[in-house]
Amino acid sequence: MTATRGRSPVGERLPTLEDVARVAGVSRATASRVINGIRNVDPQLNEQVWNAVGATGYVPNRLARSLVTRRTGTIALVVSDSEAHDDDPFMGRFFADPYFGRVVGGLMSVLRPAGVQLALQIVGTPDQRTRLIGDLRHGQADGAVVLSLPAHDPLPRMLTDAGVPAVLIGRPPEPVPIDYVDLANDTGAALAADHLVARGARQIAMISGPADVPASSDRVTGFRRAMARHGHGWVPIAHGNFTRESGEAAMRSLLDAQPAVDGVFAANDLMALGAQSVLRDAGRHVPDDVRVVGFDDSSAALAASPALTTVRHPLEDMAAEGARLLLARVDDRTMRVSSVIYEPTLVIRSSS
Amino acid sequence: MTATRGRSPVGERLPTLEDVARVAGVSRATASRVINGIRNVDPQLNEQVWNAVGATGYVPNRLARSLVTRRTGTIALVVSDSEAHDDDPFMGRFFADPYFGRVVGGLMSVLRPAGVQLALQIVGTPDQRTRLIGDLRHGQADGAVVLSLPAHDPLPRMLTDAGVPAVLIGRPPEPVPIDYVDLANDTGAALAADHLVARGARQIAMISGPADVPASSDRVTGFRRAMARHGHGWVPIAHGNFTRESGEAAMRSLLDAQPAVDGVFAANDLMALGAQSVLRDAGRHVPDDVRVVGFDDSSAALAASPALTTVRHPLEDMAAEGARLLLARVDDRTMRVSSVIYEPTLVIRSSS
DNA sequence: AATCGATTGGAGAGCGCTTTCCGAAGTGTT
DNA sequence: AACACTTCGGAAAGCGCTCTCCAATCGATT
Repeated sequence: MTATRGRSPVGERLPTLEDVARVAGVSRATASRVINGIRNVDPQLNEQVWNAVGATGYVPNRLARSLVTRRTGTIALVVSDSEAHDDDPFMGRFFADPYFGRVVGGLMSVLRPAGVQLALQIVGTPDQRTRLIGDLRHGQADGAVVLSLPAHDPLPRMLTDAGVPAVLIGRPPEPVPIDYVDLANDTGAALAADHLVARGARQIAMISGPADVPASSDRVTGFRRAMARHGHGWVPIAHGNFTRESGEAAMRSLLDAQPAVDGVFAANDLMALGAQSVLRDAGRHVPDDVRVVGFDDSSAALAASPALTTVRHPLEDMAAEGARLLLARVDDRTMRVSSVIYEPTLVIRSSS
Repeated sequence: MTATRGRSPVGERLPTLEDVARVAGVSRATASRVINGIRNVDPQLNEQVWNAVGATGYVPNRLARSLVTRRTGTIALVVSDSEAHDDDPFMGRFFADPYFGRVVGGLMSVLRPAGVQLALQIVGTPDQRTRLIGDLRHGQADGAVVLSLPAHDPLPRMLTDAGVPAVLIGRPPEPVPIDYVDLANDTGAALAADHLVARGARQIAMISGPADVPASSDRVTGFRRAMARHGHGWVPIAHGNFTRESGEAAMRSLLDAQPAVDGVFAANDLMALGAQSVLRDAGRHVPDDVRVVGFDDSSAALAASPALTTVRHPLEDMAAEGARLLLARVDDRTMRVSSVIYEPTLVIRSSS
C-alpha cells in the first residue's frame, strides 16, 4: 500500500515555469514573458525557452495564473431557479428541453473560438445565490450568462450590485440595469394571430404559459392585442406550463368550453404538440378543422405530424449575441448597458 | 436579508481570510481552521471568527484554495469530436439534441447535491486534446466525464495514461482500462427484433447508425443475432447517421429495395421519425401496414404520431451513475477500474 | 508538587504564476 | 568621449489560501 492516498503518484510533479526557466537557463520572469509573448525578448533566449517548454512538456497552470491575473477564461452559465432544491425533478426536465441545449450551442459558438469555457451553475436557495455572487466577485468566472427562470428573481439585481459582468437571456422580470438579449415575444404572438385570422379561423383560442414568466405574459399580451385589431375583443385562454401534458389538458378544457374552436395558438411548441394530439383524439383534423400554431420552432415542431406552423425563436443567435455582449463587457466594464431584441418570424408548415 | 451593499462594486478589495482573522483577533491559520471546520477550536474563538465572517462579508476565494488543496470541486464534461473545428455546425446540432441535455441532467442530479460544478469542454484538434490533458493534470478539474464521439478517439487512452480520473459515457471504441457506463445496446436491439416478430411482421428491415460508433454497431449486431434466432438469416439494412433526414433517405431506399417491408427497426428515434413520415407519404399505414420501432425513448418518441414504440435508454441514470463513479475515483484513485452496463427495456406505444 | 500527554493557536512556508522595480547593457547624440 | 535614453533580464513581492511544525497551555496522573 502506497503512503499517500487520493493523491497522484509521488514524484509525478508536473513541470512548472521554474523548471522551464532552469532548463532554458533564464529566470522565471523571462520564461513567463516569452510564454505570454510580452515585451521583446532576445530571439536567442526566446528560442531557448520554447525549446525548454517542448523538452519539459510544460503546460501553464491555469489556476495559478488566474489567481494573479484575475482572469479565468471561464464564463458561468447560471440557471437560476428560486424554488429548486437539490433533487428537484424539474431540473431534469429543464436540461432535456431543447431550450437548454440551444442556448449552450449558441453560447459555445462564440465562446469556443474565443478560447473561453463554460461552467454550469445552478442556484436555487438564497444561500447558493450569495455564494455564487461571492465566487463571481472573486473572479471564479469572468462573467455570467443568466437563465433566470423564476418570476421575482433577485439574482439580476444582485449581479449588478456586485458589479459582476453579466448578461440575461430574456429580459429581467423587474427592470434592472443589466445587459440582456430578448425576443420580441409580443410581435411573435401577433404574427401567429394574423396568420390564424388570414387562414380563415373564426373561433381562435390560446394556450398560454405560466403568467409570471415575462416571455410568457408578453406572448399573451401580443396575441390579445393583435386579435383585438382583428375585431376579436375577447380571446379564450387556457393556461399551461410549457409542458406537453399541460398543453393536452389546456386543449381539452378549450374544447369543452368552445367546441367550435377552429384556431389555436400555443405559447410553445411542446404545448402545441399536446394540443394536436388531443385534437386528433377528438376527431378534429389539423389543419382542416382546427389550425394550430406553436412558438419556438424547436426540433419538435418539425417532428410533429402534421409539421407544426410555429413562430421561430432564434435562440442560438440570441445566446451567441449574449456571449458577445458579455465578452465585450468583461473587456470594458464601463460599457453602456445595452439590450438586443430579436424579431421573430413565422414558419408556416402543415398544421395551419 | 443581509445586504452586502455599501461596498462599492468595482475596484474595492474583497475581504480576505487575513481580514477576517484581524477582525476576529486571531491568526489566519485559526480562521482557516474554523471556516473549514478542522480540529477542535475553542468555542469562544470559533464564534468570534464566524462573527468576523459575517461582519466582513467574507467568501473564500476558490481559486486560491484550489491552488493549494489541488481540489477544485469541478468536473469537466468533455465532448470529444475529433474533426471539429471552431465553427463546426455539427456542434450546434449536438447540443440541441436531447442526448446532450439528458446527460447534463443526469450528471447534475448527482453533482449538484455534492456541491460540484460542471465545466463544459469541447476538444477537436490534437492540440486542444493535449491542452485539456495538461489542464486536467494540473487540477483544473478534479475529473472528467467524456462524451467520446469519434470512432478512433485517442482521448480515452490519453486520459488513463495521464492518470486523470475519468469516466466514459458509452464504452470506449477500443479497449482501454477506463471506467465507463454503457447500455446493453445489443440486448435492446434484440428486444426490438423479438417484438417485431411477435407483432407478426414478416419482412423486417433495419435502419442503422454510423458503423464506426460502438453503440450503433452493437445495435446492428444484436438485431441481426436476434433475427437469426427467429429464422431470418439475412436482414436488409440501410445506413443512416442518426439524423431525421438520414432516416427518411434510408426508409426510401428500403421501400425501393423491398416494397413489401412490414417491420422496421431504426437505431434511434429521430431516424424512426423520418421513416414514419416517409411511410406515411408512401401511403403505408403505421402500424397496420408497417410496424416501426425506434431506440432511445427520447422525447421525440412521444411526440411522434403515432407515438413511437422504442427501446428505452436510461441515459439520465447512466450519466448519474457515471458521475458517482467519477466522484468515487476522485476520492480514491486506486479504485479498481469498473464499468456499469444498463439493461434497456421496450416501451410499447402505437407505432407497432 | 512535579511530570506527562493531549489540546490548541500562531508562525511561516509554500501552491505556480505574473509583474513591478531596478540595474546592466546597448544605442544614439552632442 | 561623455551624456541621456532606450532595451532587456533578473530579483522579489505578492495573489489568497492551506497546513505542517512548534510552542504554549491545560488537565490529569503519579
